[in-house]
Amino acid sequence: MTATLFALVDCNNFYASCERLFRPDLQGKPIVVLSNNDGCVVARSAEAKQLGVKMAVPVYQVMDMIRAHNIAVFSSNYALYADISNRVMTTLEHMVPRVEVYSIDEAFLDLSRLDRCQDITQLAADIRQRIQQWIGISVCVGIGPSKTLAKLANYAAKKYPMTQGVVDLRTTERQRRLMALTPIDEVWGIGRKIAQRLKLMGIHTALQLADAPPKLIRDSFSVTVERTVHELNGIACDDIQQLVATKQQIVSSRSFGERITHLTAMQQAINDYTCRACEKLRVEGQFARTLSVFIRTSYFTEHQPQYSQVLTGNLTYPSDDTRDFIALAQRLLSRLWREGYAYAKAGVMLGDFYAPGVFQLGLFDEVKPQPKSRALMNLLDSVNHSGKAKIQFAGQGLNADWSMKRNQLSPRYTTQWAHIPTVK
DNA sequence: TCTGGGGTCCTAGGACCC
DNA sequence: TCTGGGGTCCTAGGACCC
Repeated sequence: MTATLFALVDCNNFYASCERLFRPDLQGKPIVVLSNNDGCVVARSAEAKQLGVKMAVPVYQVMDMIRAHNIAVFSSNYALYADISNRVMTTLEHMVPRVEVYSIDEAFLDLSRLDRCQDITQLAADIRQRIQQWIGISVCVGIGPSKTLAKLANYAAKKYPMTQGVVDLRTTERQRRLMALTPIDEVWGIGRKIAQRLKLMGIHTALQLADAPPKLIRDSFSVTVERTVHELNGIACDDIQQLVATKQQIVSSRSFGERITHLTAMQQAINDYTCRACEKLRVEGQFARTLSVFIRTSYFTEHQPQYSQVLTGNLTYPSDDTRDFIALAQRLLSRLWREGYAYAKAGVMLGDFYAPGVFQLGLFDEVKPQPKSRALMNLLDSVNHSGKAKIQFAGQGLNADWSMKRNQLSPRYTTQWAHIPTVK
């Protein structure tokens, strides 16, 4: 068996860097990017981090700091980030044969066997340089014999400037030296809850976890954490996943810009989310059979009455026709709905997927698929993707006050002709 | 007043069967 | 009806990730 070798390439402050690409006036200035609904901070430039703006903090808590330091604030512009992300990933795919796009700003590379014919640290430096020069985004590269160690290397490359953005953990000695310095919370796969319990067991550093008996860890937690122990010891438990797995579920949910107290508004919101979920389903080329609807009040207003429920229903046959799911969603909502609450969030989930054509209607089923389904859905999607117009179902409502807040949205510089930046 | 959205995987427990 | 082991399937909930 040949030894495995991975790299993790991770963009630095990705959303903030994307915003800055088209705003050279913000060079060296602090930037934050907000979550949907302009709720909390999800990305910060180096300068904003320096000022002490924490990750995931609600905006209103840092408003004074934003004013005092003139921090540039942006709503999330996913159209822009997705496009820049594609450029980064394409560049990587030209440089190494096997790439796993892990998230919008990260990719794992398979370097196994590549180290026989290439200087790996030089390759890492080339990757950094090319992405910086071609796209204008700076990245860090971590190298190790397992994904977990590559992640750890990347963490170090970001944390310690003298590494120049590349950390190579091919030797056990370096692995152990870094792990001894790394708190358990920074290990990939160890979240808040498990970190807390590990600390009670006297395990505080990555190295202590690596040296813990796997059996004990499995019995105290789960196989997932046990795998992390192996991965920290350089035993790869997870390979590069080049093919994008088909989804198991599709979720469409949002917090409301303003609380919903009337059924009509909630019906509109649920219709809207159902339409979006079905669009995603058709992009996947799948059919679904189950749909769940949930509605809930806000966790954060403890003095007000709370309500949170989910209901799941089935179609008699798998479908990708929005009309089928709207009907089902509304039936579920009417059973879920309770008057007298201020609802903060709702959503729908599609599940139980089938490839088209693999299911069969029962001979005596009374329900028949919607007429002209394929043609209508194709038309709907092609018009909505054309950018020229939108077709909606009547139940979705127009410009509702519950819809998402995005007050600081930047232009879609790279994906809309009308938004292309001009140079004066 | 103001606190994201979209995923995956694993486990425990109940229903049901032989 | 009770006794018992062993298996499958499903769902809910918890934990994690970005």
